[in-house]
Amino acid sequence: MNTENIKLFLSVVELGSFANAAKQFNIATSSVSRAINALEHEIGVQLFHRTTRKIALTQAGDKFHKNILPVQEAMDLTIAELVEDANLITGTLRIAASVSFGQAVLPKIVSAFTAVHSDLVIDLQLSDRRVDLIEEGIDVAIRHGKLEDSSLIARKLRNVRYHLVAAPEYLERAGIPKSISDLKAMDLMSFSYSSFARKWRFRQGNEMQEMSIMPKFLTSNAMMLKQCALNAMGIALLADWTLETELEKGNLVEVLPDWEVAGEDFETAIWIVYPSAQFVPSRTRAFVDFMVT
Amino acid sequence: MNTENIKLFLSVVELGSFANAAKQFNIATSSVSRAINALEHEIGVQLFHRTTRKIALTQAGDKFHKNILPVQEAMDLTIAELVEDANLITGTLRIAASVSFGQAVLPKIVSAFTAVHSDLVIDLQLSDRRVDLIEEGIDVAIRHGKLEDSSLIARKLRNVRYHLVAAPEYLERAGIPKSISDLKAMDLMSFSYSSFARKWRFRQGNEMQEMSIMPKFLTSNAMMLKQCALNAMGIALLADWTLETELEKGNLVEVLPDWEVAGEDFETAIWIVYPSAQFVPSRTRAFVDFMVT
DNA sequence: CTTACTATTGCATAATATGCAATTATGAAT
DNA sequence: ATTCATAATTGCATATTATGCAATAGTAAG
Repeated sequence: MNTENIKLFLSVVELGSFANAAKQFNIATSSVSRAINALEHEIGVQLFHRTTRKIALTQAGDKFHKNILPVQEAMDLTIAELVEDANLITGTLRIAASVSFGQAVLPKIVSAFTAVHSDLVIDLQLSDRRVDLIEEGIDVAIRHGKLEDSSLIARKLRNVRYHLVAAPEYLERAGIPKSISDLKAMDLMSFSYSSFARKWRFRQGNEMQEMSIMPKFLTSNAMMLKQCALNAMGIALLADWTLETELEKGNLVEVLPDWEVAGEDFETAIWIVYPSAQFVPSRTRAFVDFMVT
Repeated sequence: MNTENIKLFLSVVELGSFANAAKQFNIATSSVSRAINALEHEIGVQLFHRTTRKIALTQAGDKFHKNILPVQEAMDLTIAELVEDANLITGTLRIAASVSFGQAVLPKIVSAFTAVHSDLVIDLQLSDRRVDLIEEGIDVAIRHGKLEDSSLIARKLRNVRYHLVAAPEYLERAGIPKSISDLKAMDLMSFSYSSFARKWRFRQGNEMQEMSIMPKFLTSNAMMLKQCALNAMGIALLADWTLETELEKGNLVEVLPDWEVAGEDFETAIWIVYPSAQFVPSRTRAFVDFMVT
């Protein structure tokens, strides 16, 4: 069953002849004739009486017309609404992000974004596990570090640098490390992710060093890590975006500032990723564009 | 837009995978994949998130599903109702017949027919003009005499013989004609149709005679003609089906009973005709069958 | 009675759909 | 981690369907 045929049928009824309907649809009259014939055979009911000069609805055709017209209109309307919806920035934008990033960075961004798109509902899912966008119906996710291969489309938001930091109070107590090896004796805190938990890398110009670490404290949550550093528990490896105000205020102090430090890879970044699709919802596109700029 | 594609979409949603939907429809999975793709391109909206292993409705797809499901069901229902209707003997059966035949013969038949088919409404149009079945939406018509070529399908109900009859009172007054030529001097009454109005034909075995007549009274209505004969106005040419009881009761007497008489043609009959169509409504078929038997 | 128009149909060609097999990807099981 | 079974996609060859044109037949109006 073809809705084109039904539309053709409705047009024939409205215009009173196959020829007029053919003109309206810019097709040959023979196509109209065959379309109506096909319709009649599909449903097994004669819809028109015909002579070579005129047509007239049968009783069944008349009833069919009366009944199918609102249904066809409903179908058109449903599709039109859907298309309109797709081109509007409405509905619910589901964002997934790490707990830390969400708490630290997203509030400002999200509120600025919703101010522009008032019809949009934001559903922000904060979790430090790696979520499956497709399974959980997430539109966009913020990802850190290196991306695994996947069917997702990723755009880089910014590069990330890591720093070793500690509270002044701790450094007073434990001493300021002068070299990488000095760290061994100190209280180290890091992310529990495998790329951060057992080994750190250092770089100064062309010089590289690796150091196996025995952390005193591990967590998947950056804010937790920072809080521990602030509480003078030890030296923490933290991303730049978690630190800005704390370094300015002097609540935290950078340790070994001459060395770049990283977990596994120095080339880490924050990414915004979304499912690959032929038609990306406009809310997703809008949010991605907003984040990138 | 194809309702098959929509049904496939609904099946995919219900069964959770392209493969299952393909099984349900007994087609290749690739066809399902392409059908959904076609649907998405037609409406310009992504309906499913997909991986090679699983699919999930997008927000738009979910909304589409919610909205289109009742519409699709309504469409199926509309068509199912139509088909059911077509196979039921319901609706209105529009019958066209001559005034005389309708009055004299149809009442018994129609009441017997409606007794069997209680859901059927009968609309009996009595008219002595030749009606256009298609234009006037008539299901079946009763036709007399010779049929013209047309797109109608005709089935013979019975042969018709014509008789010359008069009231005994008239014959007492005017005398009983012994030969065809005797008629010339008498008061003749006939149908106003061209085949009856100017010439009558007579047959006895292999012998044939024609006679030009100058009727005293012409009408298109057989009952009228009979009434005039009963009123002893003269000799009338009447079809057998109008006469049965009158001859038995002796209200009318046959004139020249040894001769067969006709207007233009001896091979006349009563026909039931209906529009030619690939699908004859069952009410029409039922009535035609009823009339023939 | 002619004319112009309408629906239908045959036919050649264009467009589309379909299944199969190969490919790619992924979730689950080992 | 690695393997395995399975789902979706895609290329390709083939089958099916749709389309316009031209021819046909039939009808209503002038």
